[in-house]
Amino acid sequence: MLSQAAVRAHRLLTEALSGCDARGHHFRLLAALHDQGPTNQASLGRRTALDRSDVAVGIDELEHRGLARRSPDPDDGRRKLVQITDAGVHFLVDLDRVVDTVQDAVLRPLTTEQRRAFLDLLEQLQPGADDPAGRTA
Amino acid sequence: MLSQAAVRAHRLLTEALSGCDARGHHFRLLAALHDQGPTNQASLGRRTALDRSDVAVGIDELEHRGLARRSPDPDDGRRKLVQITDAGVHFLVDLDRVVDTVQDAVLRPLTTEQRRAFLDLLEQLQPGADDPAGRTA
DNA sequence: TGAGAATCGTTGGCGCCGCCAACTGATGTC
DNA sequence: GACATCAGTTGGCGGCGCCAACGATTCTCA
Repeated sequence: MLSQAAVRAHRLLTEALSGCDARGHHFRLLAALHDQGPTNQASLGRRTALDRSDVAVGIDELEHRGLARRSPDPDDGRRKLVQITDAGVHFLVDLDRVVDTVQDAVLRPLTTEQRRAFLDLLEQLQPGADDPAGRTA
Repeated sequence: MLSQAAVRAHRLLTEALSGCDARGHHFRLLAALHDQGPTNQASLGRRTALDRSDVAVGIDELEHRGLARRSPDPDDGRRKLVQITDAGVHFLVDLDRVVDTVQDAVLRPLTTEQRRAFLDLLEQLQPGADDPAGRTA
């Protein structure tokens, strides 16, 4: 069962992240912010596959911790540009290490070659692997 | 990321199951009951990797719907033997079909051979890699 | 130009899921 | 008989995904 493995991975992940006082949302948001640079929250949500509301809350928390910064978009009064701070980058590095450790732990039963194959297959399962627009309904 | 695929699968699954007025717990419990025959709830929990409390609630709901039956264990006053009913078996057949459909949908991007490989790798990631019952999903 | 549709951020709430704490009975151990 | 242990139950918590609704802003098009 896919869910089983996922649950296992998820449990280890949240457990590890909680040690850093962070949650999955935070990691995903920071990673996206780091990869993408300043963006508005809606596009952030699309990129991270998070609901707009969850993005709002997550960014709120990150901002309160000085890991991200919000500023109004001069070109569009509705939007707010979100930006990762230096502290956020620092924190992201830590989280990255944690996540890597968890991934190692989860994939431990597999050989290096198998891991590569597995991650490859997993990637093909992501929506948008064959649909660049990602607008599959 | 594993979580991503898992979330996608989980969303499709719960959506499909909700159409049958059931949840993941119910399917897991019914499947385990069907495979294993009458058992007490504690061992059910171990087998399905569910918490004892969740097993209690789930069995409660199944019993109220006539899909399972509880009876005191004559050999141990603490335990209750849980048993799947005919209606439960019937219902499980329906759920099995639904779950299969979902699995097909999730694995659609992969070729038949890739699916086999993927499920194989997934199985190796399970804590108990030597499970002959083999109810994939 | 002005009305209606669409977008963005935000708040509040719902449901599923995993997990823990604590309690009551019953069983086992010394 | 005192005590630890286990089974089942109840209640609660937190993470996560999701939806509804609202005010504010922008876009579209007649």
